[in-house]
Amino acid sequence: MTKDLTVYNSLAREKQLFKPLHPGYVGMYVCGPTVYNDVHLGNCRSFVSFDIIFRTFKYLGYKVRYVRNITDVGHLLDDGEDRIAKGARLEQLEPMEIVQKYTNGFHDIMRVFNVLPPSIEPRATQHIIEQIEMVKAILANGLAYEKNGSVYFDVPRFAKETGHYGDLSGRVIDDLLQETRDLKRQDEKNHPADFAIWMKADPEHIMRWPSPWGEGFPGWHLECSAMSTKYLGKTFDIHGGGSDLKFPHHENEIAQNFGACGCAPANYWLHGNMLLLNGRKMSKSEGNTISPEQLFTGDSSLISKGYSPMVVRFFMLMAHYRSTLDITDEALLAAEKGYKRMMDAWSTLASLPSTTGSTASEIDNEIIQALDGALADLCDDFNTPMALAKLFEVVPRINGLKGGQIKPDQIQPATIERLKQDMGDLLFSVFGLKEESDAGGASETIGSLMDLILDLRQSARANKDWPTADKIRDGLQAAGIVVKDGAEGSSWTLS
RNA sequence: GGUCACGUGGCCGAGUGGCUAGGCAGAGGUCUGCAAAACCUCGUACAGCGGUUCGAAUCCGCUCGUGACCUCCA
Repeated sequence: MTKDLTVYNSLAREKQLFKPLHPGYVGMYVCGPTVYNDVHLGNCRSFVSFDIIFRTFKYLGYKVRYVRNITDVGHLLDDGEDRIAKGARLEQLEPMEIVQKYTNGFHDIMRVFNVLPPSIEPRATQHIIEQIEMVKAILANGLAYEKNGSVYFDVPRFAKETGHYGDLSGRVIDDLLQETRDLKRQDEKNHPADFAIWMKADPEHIMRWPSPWGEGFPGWHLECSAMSTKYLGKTFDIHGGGSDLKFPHHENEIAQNFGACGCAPANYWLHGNMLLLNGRKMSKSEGNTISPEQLFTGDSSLISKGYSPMVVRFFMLMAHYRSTLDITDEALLAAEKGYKRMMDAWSTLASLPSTTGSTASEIDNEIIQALDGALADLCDDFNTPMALAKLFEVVPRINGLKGGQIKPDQIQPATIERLKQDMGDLLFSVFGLKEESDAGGASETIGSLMDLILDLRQSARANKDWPTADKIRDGLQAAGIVVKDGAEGSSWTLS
């Protein structure tokens, strides 16, 4: 069942053979969103990437426990205000209303992108006790200190004692001294590199919990350490997130886990890369940004039309998760056509008459090699663009069989069976694509209507009444229905 | 300013010391009443300048450009 799989481990900065802690099982933790406003398109790419990783492990036969958290407290803005509290203030809602509202929105978008729900989706505010316990453990190990009701992680001491600070990010503590931003209560820290694991709540701060150090709230990095430990154990297989989280978030998470448990949290760290828009980073202030909704509806000056969620997902598959991906209208258009070509080939495959080849032909070998290759590509650090390319190699064979360029006796029945099985698995189970039905909701009525119309047109064609036949086709085209004349009659699709 | 990535044909995007990525667009052809689709054929690209090597887009150096991070953005 389980095949050899290599993953690029950010910790080692190289591809490594994946060896699970427990054979056949994978524990994976991925940093989820901070739910204080609408989900960013970049988040979507990140979660789609890890969705494919999740699906690949499952496809390979692993039993996966996938934990992806919701951060609903502790994540502060530059000015020190809690992101959730700020959202609540701006929208005049309870903090938990903000959390619920944007959690719902996040789930909606994930569903639209056909991202599988994780096995466990814990929230930071539901794990305050675990976080307080972790702070206590770190204090007990002498790697944190209390100051005026806040608790700070002692980074220099941790670095000195374990030598592990900077393992992931390559950060050197002395370089961090350059920081000049004026942050909240910066002066309380013994060292600028120290970070809060528990913060005292100001009187006006709404989100607060009692603790041994007074009323306060947990630091941003702590919830991931506490929840990954709770659900996956002190050490687990994979920790993922966007590359922008490497430092400080993931580096500090590692420090906290070491500080509390004396061991590293994850064996493999996987980081997804950023999304660009027209070659530039997405930036609200520069107007270079687009939301998932705008992408779907086309309601943006940056794109010429709307693109369906599956087209966007397909577009994401065309790049490796560790590469930046540039969104342009032209690239989306290309992805849309590619997606359609692939999906058309898939439905053609289902309707193909049976083949009669008795010995393995060159075409048989070619198809088998492409399928084997696609699986190998997936097992090579989840290389979806390569796997997709292999699938595209098979498309002309399917269409050729349909169009008569390839004869049925040139392919063995077993090859077609394997093709149906593997192509379906890859497209739907691993890549997580869905067929976006052409006919839409009103299919039955329109279907019988179209049967009638095409029947009338067929009569006209039989009589060589081309003006009538063309008039019907052009009229349907104007109504958004494309008619294609094939060898066995005409077919139609909504454009 | 510091640390780290990346820069591939018209566009997106794999690959990474010698061997075809793939998609889209474009050119020619086959098929078709025409069209669309499909099928076949076609691109010697790898930021610039040096260096290492029998051989570099792939390794090294410099320059330019883009991006990430540098206390809380996936």
